[in-house]
Amino acid sequence: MARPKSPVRLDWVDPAVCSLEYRLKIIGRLPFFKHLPADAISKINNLFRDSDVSANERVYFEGDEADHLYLVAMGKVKLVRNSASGREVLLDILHSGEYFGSLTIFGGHVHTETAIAQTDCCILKISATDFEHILAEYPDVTRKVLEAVSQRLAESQEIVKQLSVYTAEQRIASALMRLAGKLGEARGQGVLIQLPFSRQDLAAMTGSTTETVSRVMSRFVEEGWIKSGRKWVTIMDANRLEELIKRGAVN
Amino acid sequence: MARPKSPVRLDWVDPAVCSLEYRLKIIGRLPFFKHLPADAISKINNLFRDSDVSANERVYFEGDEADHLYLVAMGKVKLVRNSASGREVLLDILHSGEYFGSLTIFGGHVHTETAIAQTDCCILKISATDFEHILAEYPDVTRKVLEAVSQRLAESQEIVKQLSVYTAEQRIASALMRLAGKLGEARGQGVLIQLPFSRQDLAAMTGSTTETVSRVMSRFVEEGWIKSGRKWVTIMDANRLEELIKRGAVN
DNA sequence: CGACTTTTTGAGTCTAGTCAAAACATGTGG
DNA sequence: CCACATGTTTTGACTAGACTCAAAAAGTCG
Repeated sequence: MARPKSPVRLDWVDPAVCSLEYRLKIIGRLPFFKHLPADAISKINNLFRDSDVSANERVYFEGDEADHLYLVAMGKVKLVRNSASGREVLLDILHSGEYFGSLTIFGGHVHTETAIAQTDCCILKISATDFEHILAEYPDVTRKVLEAVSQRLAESQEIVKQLSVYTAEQRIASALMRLAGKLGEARGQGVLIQLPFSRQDLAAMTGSTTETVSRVMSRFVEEGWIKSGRKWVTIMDANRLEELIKRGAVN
Repeated sequence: MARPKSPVRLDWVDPAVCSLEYRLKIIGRLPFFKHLPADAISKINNLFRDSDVSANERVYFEGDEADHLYLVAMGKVKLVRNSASGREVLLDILHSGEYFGSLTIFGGHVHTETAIAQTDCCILKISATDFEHILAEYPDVTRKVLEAVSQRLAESQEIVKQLSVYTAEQRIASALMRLAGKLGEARGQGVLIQLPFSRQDLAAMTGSTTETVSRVMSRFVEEGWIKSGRKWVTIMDANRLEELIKRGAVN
């Protein structure tokens, strides 16, 4: 049984995608701007600057002054926190259309996490002061931002729960399902997680180790619930995984 | 060596403490109202209703419709999430002056956690619609709420990190320090955590078990870093605990 | 085709969980 | 004020899940 070759095909990031048209689309879809009329989006667009970031580059570091709000235009960005012991904890993986760095604009003044480009990326950013101007001009945006941050808080608390009570197996299954829901793409019978991510990353997301992730995923492959190769995963039987998450390992 | 008797003395909750004057003080100190003038606070106060809740009563349940914002006037409230396996995860312990239930008003529509009175409490609450009116009348309040929620998000992410990389010992030390910072009171040489909380609660906060918490805390007592009895703890050597959190167990 | 990285596998160890029972506080009613 | 009932904490023995270290196997890329 030949192992399938990597089915991941990355969209190429070339300068053209950060065209005006594309920028307007991305910005206009942000949860806190999407209710605004086209001309407002257009004005807001002028306050954003774009930059190309290549894979593994850092957009900012934990502890840096938080003076910008960022937006993934193209590519994937991961947010990590480093522990004193050197292990890194992967808080979230963001894809095109998601914002980051924001929470610190509102309240704190330094970033509490490091942002790393997972792939080559095009990143849009806006300064805190320019963002303030937007808030002043469109008061309901604040409200929408609040909703977005609240949602992330709820998600974070869910992860706290999972880390507290789930086994490594359940946490890994859960992380796969979450990524599939967010970044997945239908591929034949299954859902391909369209993102180059390693066992290492998955370990950092689930408070586990590469070895454990590898062993657990091998079990999942054996059961036929997923297919997987180097840096990719396809979910074949989401129901079984969900069941595992809810009920724990079958005895 | 006689074990010290419980030094915890709870302030008694009698109807008088929820007097007008006290309510104004509590409401006026909320991070998102404290910049408002006295007459505004007074008007806002009229939108709050108070209720007495006795220890172990639930203020609301996970899944309930989130149509109110709550405020601890007196007493302690804990926020928990229940897992399918029946274990409960303690997300936070709130004391007088802290708000809860809010994140769901802005965005979601059901509570994502259960709120339980840890002691007899006096709780103030305001309906979502009334809160909307306040937001409409005092636009900068939204901004302040956003800051408050952002802060909680950062805290939650810190806990995610801790659960991911810390040992049980470090998590317990960390939880004690956090509680001491928030609820602690100087008592002789040490800091008494002024709150009746059991090993059970501490286990639920740290993703651990009562037995493990007990064993770890016995070790801390032996080392002289804390004193502890039934439902109370006094931190005697915060520096050592901090060191343990940073560097891990001494070998 | 190599050189490199990622993934898998194995063996040994240890942390922390489980189950069970004893010891200890605390409050109650006689 | 003491003895008991109750809930909490501690202790012990056992177990298992997950980590560590080490090395082999398999993909990937130039």
